Amino acid sequence: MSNENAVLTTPRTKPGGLIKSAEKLVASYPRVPITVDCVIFGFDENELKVLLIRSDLEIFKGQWSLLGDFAADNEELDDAAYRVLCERTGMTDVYLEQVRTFSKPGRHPGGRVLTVAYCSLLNIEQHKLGKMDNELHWHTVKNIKEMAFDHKEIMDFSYNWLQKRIMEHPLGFNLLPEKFSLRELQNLYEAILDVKLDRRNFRKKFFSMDFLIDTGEYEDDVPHRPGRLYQFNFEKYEQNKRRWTGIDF
Amino acid sequence: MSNENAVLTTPRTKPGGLIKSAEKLVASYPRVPITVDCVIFGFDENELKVLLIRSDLEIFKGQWSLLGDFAADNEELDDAAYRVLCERTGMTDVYLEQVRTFSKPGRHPGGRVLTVAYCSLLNIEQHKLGKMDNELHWHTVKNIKEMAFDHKEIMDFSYNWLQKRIMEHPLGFNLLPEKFSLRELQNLYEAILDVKLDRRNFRKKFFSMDFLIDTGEYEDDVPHRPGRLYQFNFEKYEQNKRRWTGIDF
DNA sequence: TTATTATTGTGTTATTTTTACACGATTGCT
DNA sequence: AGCAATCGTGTAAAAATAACACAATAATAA
Repeated sequence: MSNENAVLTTPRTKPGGLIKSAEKLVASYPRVPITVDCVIFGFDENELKVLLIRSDLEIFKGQWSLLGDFAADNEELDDAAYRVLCERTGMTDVYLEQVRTFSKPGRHPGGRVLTVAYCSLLNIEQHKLGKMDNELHWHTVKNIKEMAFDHKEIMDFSYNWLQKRIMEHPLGFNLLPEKFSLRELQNLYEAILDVKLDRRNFRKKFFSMDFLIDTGEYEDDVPHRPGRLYQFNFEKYEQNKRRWTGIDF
Repeated sequence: MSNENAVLTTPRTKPGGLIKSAEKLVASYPRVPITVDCVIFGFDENELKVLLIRSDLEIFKGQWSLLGDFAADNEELDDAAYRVLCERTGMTDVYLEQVRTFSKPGRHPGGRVLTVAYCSLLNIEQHKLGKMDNELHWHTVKNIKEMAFDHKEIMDFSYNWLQKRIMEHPLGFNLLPEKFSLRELQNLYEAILDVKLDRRNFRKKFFSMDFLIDTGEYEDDVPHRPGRLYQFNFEKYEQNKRRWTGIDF
């Protein structure tokens, strides 16, 4: 199976010639509207939540959509996503990571629009919904049935991404208060991964990693014996994180 | 730390009003040129290679760049990447996956251009360079020092992505001929992961997964005792792939 | 104050997985 | 015939994971 018959269907330069003006080249490219969409996760009442806004398009009336905006002129997409996040949640210092670009033609009723999806994890307690934000609402991820645009697909992809990511990177702590009990941490993992975990083994696992700082403090708002509160030691993690995990598929 | 003072800086609709025309909305968005860039990996002489082309921009004279093209009107990006791949390699049925979008302002000398990076893995034997393709060349990944645009950054990111991905998904087989010896497979993993592996444990590992089909055939072009040839059982893999791998970071 | 309820905190054993390690068999080459 | 290179194989020690139960503590209700 060789490629004897292969043909370059778009030779882009005359043989030997070099393109002098990069500007002219770029000017000849088609242009596309770009948006960013943030999948903002929170954790409350032992459920994984996502922050959605009521769609402002007539065609999607009554449906919910991710928080997004178009990318401004010359704006890096990471910055655009962060901007959306700050504008909508009033929070800064929030975890944010690019997940994937979605480009299916027809994904936007107004014509071709590319969107770059970002995942964000924040502590839902710190995000008091503004009084004026009655268009914003935290939804339980597993209950969401339909959304505007292709946002359900983006959500599903992002949730999947989160499940994988949380097993190999300590993202989850961003969903909890700075100080948390091990029960809260376990609830978080169980909710995201949708599994039941053995409590003793879970504790053993996290203690043996040795990235938890014992604050010496205890929960004080629970109707039973309070648990110890811990913090995650991000600095230590950065210095000691695993390098090689075996082949396994 | 509440957000009492948070302000929505870009209220996008008049309160209560719904946008009737999605087209008009989209028409108001800034537009950006989009390209796709393919990081095409191959494996030869026990080294991981990448297919590069001499840059056709005067400003990058003598430098190498990834294979890319702009996204045509209304073209899905996956299709655009696949198109680039087919045009440049003359091959079809090639493994291709989106990796990341790069948007740093200034990444292209001709002005703002977004690019979506794709990784592709193919069997280098099947890609005989066309006679006219003296602008194309397979480079050893670890020897590459600089590239045109931000392509070195894209390469590094993609190589990193590959190292992680190959440990949890059977991509690697796309780099080998359909039938391969275990030595070849091990060389591949060693080259990509840049580690030395124990031969007996490596074999045990792969046999215990039970996704290799023994063809009953043997190598016939080696100057020593020939090894058995195997194929990867993709169907069986798809049915049996792992679900849960423990928390580990 | 006492009993009840809910959850915390803790250790051991069995099982599985991973690692480390060496030698006789086979083929091509000279 | 002998050399060089690699193939193919098994076992034992070490590490990681999984399964499993009970006493201690605090809040609440009687």
